Amino acid sequence: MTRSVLDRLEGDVVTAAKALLGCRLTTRVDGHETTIVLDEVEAYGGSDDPASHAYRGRTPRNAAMFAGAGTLYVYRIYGMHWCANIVTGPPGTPAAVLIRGGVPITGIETMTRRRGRATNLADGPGKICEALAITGEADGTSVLDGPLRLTERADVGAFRIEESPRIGVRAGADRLWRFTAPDAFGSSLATT
DNA sequence: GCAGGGATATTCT
DNA sequence: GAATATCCCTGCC
Repeated sequence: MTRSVLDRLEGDVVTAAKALLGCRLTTRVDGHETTIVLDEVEAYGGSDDPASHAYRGRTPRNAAMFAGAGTLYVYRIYGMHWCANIVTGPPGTPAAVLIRGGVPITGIETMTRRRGRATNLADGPGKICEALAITGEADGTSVLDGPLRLTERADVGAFRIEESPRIGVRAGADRLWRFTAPDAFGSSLATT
């Protein structure tokens, strides 16, 4: 038995965010399976992180962030797009990793149809949700046995991780909590 | 190739 | 009323 995916999420959110790079995210909706390999994520904390939705405490929207490691947090942004996060840490201590980018590996035709285009299928948080058919219905479900599954990639080796400021964030911009794996999963699998 | 703008839920002032 | 963890199309260099 290999290390549980859940083990990656139980520590601090920055460690968890880095550990999620290279993992696979899979949905199966209407009989269509779609999978991406994560290559861009961002960490968000709780009451100590002014950029986090949980900074000012619990609201109806961010309730899933308090539900403990392995919970999926999906919210609507700018009134039109969905963003998916994977909650880390123990229940009651809000923290989550925003899924910002991935490389499509299965179900590419399905993603192309859902996205209405053949390029840039999953290189942004809103795009991922559209490509994988993730909506608010999945908010609060488990990434272990819910509609969206998080699994490790068996053949992933060592790869470089770059750190940079989080995108679109003003408060807390000094934290380099955006993590990318620019050269690990690209070329042969990425569509250009 | 880059700048600007529109759509508009949720939260905060 | 304003800001935001976004995306895509348009128009001009």
